[in-house]
Amino acid sequence: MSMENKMPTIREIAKKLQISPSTVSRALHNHHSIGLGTKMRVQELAKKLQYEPNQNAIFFKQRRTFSVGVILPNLSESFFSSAISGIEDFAIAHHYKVLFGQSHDDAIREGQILETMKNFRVDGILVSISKSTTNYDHFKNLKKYNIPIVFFDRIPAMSNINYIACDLEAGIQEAVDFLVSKGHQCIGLINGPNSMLACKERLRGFKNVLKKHNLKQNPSLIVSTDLSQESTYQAMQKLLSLKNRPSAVISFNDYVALDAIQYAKKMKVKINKDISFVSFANLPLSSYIENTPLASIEQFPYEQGKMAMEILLKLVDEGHEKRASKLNYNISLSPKLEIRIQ
Amino acid sequence: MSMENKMPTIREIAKKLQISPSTVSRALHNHHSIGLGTKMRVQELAKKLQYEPNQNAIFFKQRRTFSVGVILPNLSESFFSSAISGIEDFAIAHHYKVLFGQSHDDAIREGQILETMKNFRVDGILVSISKSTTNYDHFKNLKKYNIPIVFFDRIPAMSNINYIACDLEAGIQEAVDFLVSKGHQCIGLINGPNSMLACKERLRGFKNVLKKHNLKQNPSLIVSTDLSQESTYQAMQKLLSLKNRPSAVISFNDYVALDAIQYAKKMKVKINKDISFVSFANLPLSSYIENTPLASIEQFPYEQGKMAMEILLKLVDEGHEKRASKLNYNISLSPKLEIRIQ
DNA sequence: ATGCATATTGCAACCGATTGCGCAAATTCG
DNA sequence: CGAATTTGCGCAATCGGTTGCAATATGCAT
Repeated sequence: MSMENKMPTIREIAKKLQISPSTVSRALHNHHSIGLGTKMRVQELAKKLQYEPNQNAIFFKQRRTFSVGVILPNLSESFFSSAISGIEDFAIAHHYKVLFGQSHDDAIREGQILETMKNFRVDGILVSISKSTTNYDHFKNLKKYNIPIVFFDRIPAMSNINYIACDLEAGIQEAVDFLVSKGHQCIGLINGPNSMLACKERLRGFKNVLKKHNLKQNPSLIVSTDLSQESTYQAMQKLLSLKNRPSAVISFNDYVALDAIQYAKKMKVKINKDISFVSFANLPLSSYIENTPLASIEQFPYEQGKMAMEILLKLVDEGHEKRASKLNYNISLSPKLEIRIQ
Repeated sequence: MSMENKMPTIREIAKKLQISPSTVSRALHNHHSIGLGTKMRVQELAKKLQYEPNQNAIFFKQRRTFSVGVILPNLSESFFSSAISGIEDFAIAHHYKVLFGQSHDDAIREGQILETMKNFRVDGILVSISKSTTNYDHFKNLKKYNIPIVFFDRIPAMSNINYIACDLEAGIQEAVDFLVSKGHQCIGLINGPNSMLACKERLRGFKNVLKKHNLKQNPSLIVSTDLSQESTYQAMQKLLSLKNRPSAVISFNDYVALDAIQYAKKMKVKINKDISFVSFANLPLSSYIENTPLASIEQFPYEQGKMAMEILLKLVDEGHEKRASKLNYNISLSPKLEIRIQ
């Protein structure tokens, strides 16, 4: 019995009722020009047949898909999986669908995903760029086709873009303030790759706040890594071997902090005694972890994702109503230092 | 300058070249019936205009979307974020797009997402059902429309379905074998809600393996929770207050284990001395955690997701070639006990 | 009966690409 | 040289809804 139970269409309803498809369409939309009798007959039959409009046909005609693309480095980082929750919640609430892809921090793959999404004619795109992305041509390309993009958290060094991110300068300043108030004078920084804007911001904030506290700037206290475990180990080795070893270290994020702490423990350095840590991200699981950073800078991924989507949908609507404003949304969220251990 | 830079269409290319759209289409597909000259002219102009076919139009015509829906409880659990990585990798490699939604363990929302995806005419759906789903009508509904579904990890109690999951009975047996070999005779089980199939399997496996080892069945050693922290605390309290307190506990997963361990520590019970733990999921972060379960059952989420997608695409192809087989794929993966502490 | 406004409904084009079929010109063959 | 075949290309329908406009019918006033 290959019943091939196709989904019912407007035409089928029309045929059964001996009326035209346009009447059916209007009846289903409660158009005023349709008689009450026909309306009721159409709606009744539609319900009986479990008719559901083919959204694809509608989107195709209206030349929008009611779907947005989300490209992020990976979902295994808790920051991004929280962010996408916020993104998805907001999208669903506004009847948008989410198409997503992970770049795995590979610029090539990022470009491919972007291309796929463009061909799918998503109404807009949300991106947190990969670590390795240095060429932004594929993003510029989209602008030509009026597909709005909103960047979040990981922002490219481009002008005239929409973005939302945490104010990392303020964040790191708060972190240093906290450490100084705890009596630390010699503070190290394990930063990420210099190519990332977020790292440049951390660095700038770090230098500024040291100046504010009249602490001397020691370049060897600042180490860049590629965020891998190995790289973090090397950074820690370098910091621990300094003659004036830092009493506190600020790390790029909690994952890096965990690696750094693991290495320090291996070297018999007492955590939160010989050396203290503060980092970014505020990993939810850290409440289960013994030797955790003293504090971590919460970047509100869920809220950031939600707001990013809100902006994107605003841009999509503007574009659709052909009143494309030339203004860009540049939103900076205030991070919050979550103190775990007083 | 509202350049309204629309994406070029086949018709535009045709007009500029003074030929028909069909010729352009065929030329772009290297159809044999098109002269070499026209082919080259078309392809050249297409490249110059950066023509990209409107996938939506194509999908609409071919009545498939080359996209699949993925519904899972949430992405914050590392199991699911790994799974979706596998899903996405396989999908991308086969030129499919992934549309996804989180049910947040809410059956209503699960149904809504399913409905949205149906209306979007996804080619197939991958589901890991929510904790609270007990009515499966919306899934049965999809079958009528020939939209294939593959369930993974969290399987509904339905017949005639496609699914892939870990053999949890085997897993828990391995876990008990391991604990018995360590000398444990009194083993507790903190299970999830009884409504979940996965919990029933754990329970069955647990009872069977106790019988195998000739250990006495003590019902009070088996506790059900709703997986919340509070509920786990209560479970631990119950277990710890037994007169013959278990020397080892198997928990539903690592998150539950962490809560249980946290509670035990609060009660001054020495972890891995007074009481040992074994659990499911093999959380990646646990290498950083001090008091971790002795062992955890790896369920290979990435592979599971990948295979689930593989099966789904197979079903989609079968359906499209109208040779729908009546066979269901029921795949059981062997889990692996990862021993962290010997 | 005629004129005019209003209430219902249908026709047909459209969104962008694909594809069966037909037609004409060019080529090959007997 | 005429017939058969091949080569190259266009017409038109199609996917499933939407929508401007035309058409018909009905009601009401004059």
